[in-house]
Amino acid sequence: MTFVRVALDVPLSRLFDYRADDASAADIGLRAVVPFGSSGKTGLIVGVADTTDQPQDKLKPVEAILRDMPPLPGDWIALCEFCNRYYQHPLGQVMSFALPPMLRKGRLPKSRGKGRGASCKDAREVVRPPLLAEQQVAVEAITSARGFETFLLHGVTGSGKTEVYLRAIDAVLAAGKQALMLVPEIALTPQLEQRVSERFPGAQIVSAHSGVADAARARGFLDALEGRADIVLGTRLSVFMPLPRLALIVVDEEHDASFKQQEGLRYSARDVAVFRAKQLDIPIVLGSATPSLETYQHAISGRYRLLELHHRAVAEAPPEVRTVDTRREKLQDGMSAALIDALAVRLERGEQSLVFLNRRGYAPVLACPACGWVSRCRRCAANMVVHLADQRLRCHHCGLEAGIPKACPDCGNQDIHPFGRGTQRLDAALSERFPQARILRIDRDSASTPKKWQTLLAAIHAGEADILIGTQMLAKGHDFPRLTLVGVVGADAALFAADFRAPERLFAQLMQVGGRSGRHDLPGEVLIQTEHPGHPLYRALVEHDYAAFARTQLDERQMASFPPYSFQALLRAEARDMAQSLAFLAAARAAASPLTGGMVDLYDPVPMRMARLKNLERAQLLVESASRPALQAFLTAWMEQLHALKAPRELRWHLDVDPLEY
DNA sequence: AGCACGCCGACT
DNA sequence: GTCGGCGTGCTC
Repeated sequence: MTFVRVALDVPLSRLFDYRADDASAADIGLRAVVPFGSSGKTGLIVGVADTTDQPQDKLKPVEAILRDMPPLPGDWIALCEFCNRYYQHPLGQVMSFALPPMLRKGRLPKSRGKGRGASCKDAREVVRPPLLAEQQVAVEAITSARGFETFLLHGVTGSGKTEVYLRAIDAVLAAGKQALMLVPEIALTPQLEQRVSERFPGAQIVSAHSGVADAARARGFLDALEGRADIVLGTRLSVFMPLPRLALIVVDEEHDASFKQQEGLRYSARDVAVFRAKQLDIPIVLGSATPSLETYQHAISGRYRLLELHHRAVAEAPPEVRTVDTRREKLQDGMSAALIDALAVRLERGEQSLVFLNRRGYAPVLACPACGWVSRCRRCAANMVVHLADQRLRCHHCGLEAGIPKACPDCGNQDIHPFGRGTQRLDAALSERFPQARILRIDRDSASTPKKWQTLLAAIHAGEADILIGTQMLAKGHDFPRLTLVGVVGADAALFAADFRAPERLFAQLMQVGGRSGRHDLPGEVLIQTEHPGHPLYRALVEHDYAAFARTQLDERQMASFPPYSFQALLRAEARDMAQSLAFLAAARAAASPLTGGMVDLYDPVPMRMARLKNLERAQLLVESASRPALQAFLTAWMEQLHALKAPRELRWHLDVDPLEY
């Protein structure tokens, strides 16, 4: 008698056995249609055996084994199993997530990709820009790696990291192997995609991101699986692409938070990529101008190999960064005289400026000075933001909207007003101050659709704007040819945020947005308004000294034994009442104490910083250990206990391993 | 997670 | 007398 072990997309941490007398070991990695409960499901065969630990009369026969596509290879299954173990997520759900929706449902895309193949190399001459010495060193290090090695390619904007990736990929393709390149955002991929396809005209390039339609995504997956694809270029999801001849992984902007999924399988594509490289014994390149402190710590400890690009390959000089001390000055609409003067000079010269304010809307809150009423969201523990453009109050956390009241809803006072400053208010203030200037605001409100975003970008590139006002949307990618001034407004808040990673994010963000300014003959300038001009973070920005910043941050983290000097997991619970959430976490904590082995610390359950979201009250329990294996062992044992805990039906909980947000 | 089975209130 | 509420329990 033969049985298949099937991983199904259900939130249960076990596999399901079925009778399948015609099955053999060659069927491992194939999809199977099976009866499940009262209906049917499609799952993945992860084992074939002639024994089962289930009573045999309980076992139903498989309905069908789908042999219309090649089985997923063993290393792909092992990759899913790693995510299953490491992130404590059911194997069937990991696999279901890793498969394109169409294949997940047991279907195949209609027309299969023809597969141009690497053989029909285009005769067209490919332009390969010359390498600077440091780039040369980096390329040689990567291409001469024997087996698994993790490289950190650390280089500022414009230092030519992409060229290093392309050279390394070049060598991989020349050897008839496959390369995988992960990038943070879809919005940036078209340009990169074009650059890659121009560089490798004969290669089959598969792009994989959420913007790719279902059928195309399934086709790309099959192209990868069947070895037709030479290069896979995509967002975090593509770390799960099956690639039988994979020989190099690149993770560009490795510090970017979008590599971490914040729901369902809460994986870090960067970390999974490193595991995959180790598993396949191949090199991996992590690239960034502002590496995550986790990665940087590995690099200075020698575990990763550090490759530095100090020199800009495109522009001659980095932008001049200055702080503007705003403690003494009376600001005008939130702006210092120095910033206003600098803007005026750029207008005079016909150059572009950018004012960076990472807060959209007109003002973060509407308030009544008489009775203290503020525009609270009734579903979240947050204030509703004033959007004057469409006369609405809007909660940025749950999307709830309301009209702007004429008078205070509590005391009737007519004299209520917006407090604080968002991009819309800055827009209004600058329009008044510089009526002749063409001002463009770029945030999630003005660039709400890809089409609007493209239109805005086109306008910027066509030189149809003098002053850009933008949130972090503007910090990423994109060259603005005549941009010579970046003003930073309202950055200080992140210096003293409760989240210990806030300074790291702020530094990366300011470094990135500062890098937008200055090109070729036009030197750039960055003005940072602050009440703490002496703060090490700003000092490091002024000096262009990432290493100094990283050093101070790492020292602080070590002192407090925060990551990367400890390893964390977060158990979160959400329910109607905070009491229910906290009670569940308290029970979870009690269940944990016999399992810690003295190696794992559990903190007290506490309400989350955003305690209420969409009418759910959320709490969390932080778990920490100096040893990753100890934490892993604990989590595995703990999860079993957690599933056995009884909780109200509407209570939801999940575990987040290596959390980025608290 | 679905989806069944199961035991108590307001309707034809 | 039944339709249907959502509380517990199972899915190979």
